[in-house]
Amino acid sequence: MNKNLDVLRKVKLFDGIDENLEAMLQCLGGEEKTYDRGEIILLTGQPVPAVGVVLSGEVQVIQEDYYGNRSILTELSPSHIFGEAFASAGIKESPVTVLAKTNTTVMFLGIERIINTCPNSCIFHNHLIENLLKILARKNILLSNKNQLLSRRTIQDKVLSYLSLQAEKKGNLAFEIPFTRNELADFLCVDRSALSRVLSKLQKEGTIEYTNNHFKLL
Amino acid sequence: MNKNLDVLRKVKLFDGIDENLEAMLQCLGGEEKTYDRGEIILLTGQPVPAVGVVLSGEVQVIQEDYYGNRSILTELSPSHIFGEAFASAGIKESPVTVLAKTNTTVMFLGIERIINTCPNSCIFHNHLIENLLKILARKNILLSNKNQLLSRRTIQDKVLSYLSLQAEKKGNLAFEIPFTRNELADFLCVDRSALSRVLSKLQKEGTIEYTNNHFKLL
DNA sequence: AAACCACTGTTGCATATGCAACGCAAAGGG
DNA sequence: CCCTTTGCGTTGCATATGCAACAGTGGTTT
Repeated sequence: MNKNLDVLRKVKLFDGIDENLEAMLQCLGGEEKTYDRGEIILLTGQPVPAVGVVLSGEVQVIQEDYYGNRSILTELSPSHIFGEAFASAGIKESPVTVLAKTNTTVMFLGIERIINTCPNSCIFHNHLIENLLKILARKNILLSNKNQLLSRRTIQDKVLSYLSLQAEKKGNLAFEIPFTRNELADFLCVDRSALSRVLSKLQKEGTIEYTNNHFKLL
Repeated sequence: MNKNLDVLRKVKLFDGIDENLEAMLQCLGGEEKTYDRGEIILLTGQPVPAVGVVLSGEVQVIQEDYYGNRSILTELSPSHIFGEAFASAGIKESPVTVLAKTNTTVMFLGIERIINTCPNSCIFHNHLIENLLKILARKNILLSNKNQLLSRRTIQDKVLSYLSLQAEKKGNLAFEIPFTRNELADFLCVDRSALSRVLSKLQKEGTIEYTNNHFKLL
């Protein structure tokens, strides 16, 4: 349990509830489950009555379409959560499958227990709900930003959009990006070599300067 | 005020609070403001301490990047809201600009008043927060879905992803789409004629069938 | 030192896409 | 009835992109 507490303290959903974490967990009545590598944690079509917290191991969230194309939406490490959007939205059937990439333990927190302030109206419940709101809102903004990048039709536009977003975030025209080329290409959903080609071109044209992951807008 | 009540009843944030709407509005202390056509309602960089509810007129949410590329994120009609994500996330500076496309009236609801249950702890506050959660969660899912479409590299993949999502949603391989070709092209962020070309090809190949906005997966 | 490996850039080539222009059909307005 | 508008498909063409293959570099292992 002690080991779990260390992980739980880092869960954003519990931000600012540090001292009374254990009390709150009892109040929420979370269930802990273990899964073997490759085991399915949540299957497409199943209900999502709870938020999942990864306590140990690695978890993959994947989605399949009608033609069987499987795409990995995210990979989660300990202290990250999944299912919060589906649970909060009251979706009846999960559109995604969650599976254990390694042996994992997950804690499930019933969304009802999270949303409805408990009868003894403990002070932390409001904090918890506020955290959930903030998590959803932040994810919203991240998704919107990514959406805007992906809306661009050419790689050049995607790159420039991404770089100017980063510059804006850092408040500086020179900045580092947290991606390798490969990762950046994945993030922008384009081919790596094509990305390299465009970056070279932009540098030759004098639009940007870069070495490794340090970039500068001109 | 009566005219506004009709609009306010349709606001999803107030879902299920119909009878006591007026009481709740007083409790929330919303401010009403009017704007002329073209006037700026919220400027990039300003704080977003409140959720905006469009009472009349049309509102545009736009975003500009470093190079001045202006893109319209959404257009809102009466009873729709804006700023909920930024306000909920506690973002200090709005990354978007909101402007009045026509003469408009907007009601602002301070996010603090929404999140923090009032001293007299009225019953509807929890309902309100739950609605806000649901709105953010739903938007999250919509954005994720769109993201997945836009992640595909070719128009063909985007189209098939979109169509199979629709089929799944309707639970039927034959269905209608809510878009004209132009709108679908905009939604998928591709060229209209290129989209037409791909649709024709898919039909010739026998992958799909369609006439107008009625589609069928084969 | 030699042999790997991860990361990045480059390039040739087939294909996909954007763009502009045109034709056609249906709907609506004068 | 004619004219305009709108929606949709088609096509030619220049360009962008994915894909595969190769090269160079720096770091790590054997």
